[in-house]
Amino acid sequence: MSKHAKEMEILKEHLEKHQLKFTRQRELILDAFLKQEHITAEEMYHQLARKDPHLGLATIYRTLNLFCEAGLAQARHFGTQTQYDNVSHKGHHDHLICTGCGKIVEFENCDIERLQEEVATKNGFTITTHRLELYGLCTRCRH
Amino acid sequence: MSKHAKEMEILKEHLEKHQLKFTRQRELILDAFLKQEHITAEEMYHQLARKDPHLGLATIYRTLNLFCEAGLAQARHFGTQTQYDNVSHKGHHDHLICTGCGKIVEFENCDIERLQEEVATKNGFTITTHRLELYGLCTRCRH
DNA sequence: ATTCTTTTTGATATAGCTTATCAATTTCAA
DNA sequence: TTGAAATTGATAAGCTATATCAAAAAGAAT
Repeated sequence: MSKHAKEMEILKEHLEKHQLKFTRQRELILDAFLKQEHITAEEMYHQLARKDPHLGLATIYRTLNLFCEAGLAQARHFGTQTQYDNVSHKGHHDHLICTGCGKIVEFENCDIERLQEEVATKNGFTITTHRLELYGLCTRCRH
Repeated sequence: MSKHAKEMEILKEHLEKHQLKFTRQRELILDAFLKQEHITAEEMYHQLARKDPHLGLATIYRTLNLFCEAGLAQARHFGTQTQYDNVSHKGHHDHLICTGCGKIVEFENCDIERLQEEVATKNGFTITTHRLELYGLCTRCRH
């Protein structure tokens, strides 16, 4: 049994509900995906090339998008590429992005998360995930 | 004299500092850009086609990127396209998005904004803008 | 296990957005 | 006015992501 049993179950439920099939590739990609906080399709393609040299890039894209629909992943457009975030990673980190040099700093702030919950509750929402990106200039680029 | 004198001045200073030139196209594009909250290069291309049918798309891209370097604009990758945000536009609202029915609720929360500033300062950043999206289920979709 | 229908895959073509190239033009300081 | 340097416009090229489609795999029914 895989160590990602819970997420595998979520995937299987989603597949069943939508009359989709559980394939070797989907299992392989999910396992690899859950080991990271976030990854691009291209990166995963190279990572998995060793385990399965015939795994196609299109399959990776399709599968990562499937994960998004199943609620396991979240797509984020970063620069020219799409980052797929691992939603199960609890320490959901947010990003500080320097618009000068592109530097990215990750951070976590419980107070902000608590306030987010408040806002959601006030509007009748139950949050499953969120995205927070702060854009600005880092110390070096300000000068 | 244009009604965007202040921004025009910022641009001119940036040009001077980097030994770049003030051109008819740059003036035209800045004027059009400042009239909006955000715009894509393609949209601007069509907007300006009437005023100057020979204005090239590449020039628009180059110029909008120049505005980013000058601090007047900010690129944001949305789906497959790049949105160029008008930084001078202050009123920034955030979004609550229902993953069930797609409903979007706008909100504003000063406390969250204040905490964002704190985080940024702690990391040496100066924020120019941000993006906060909360994903979840609205009251109706939860049942 | 075999059959059969439906989905998925892999390879590649295609689409869509952005940048690179380069000759001709424009800017601007001397 | 002149001339060096930057900019422009047109288009080619680059990149990422999706569409296409024949072949393969999954899974239910037999």
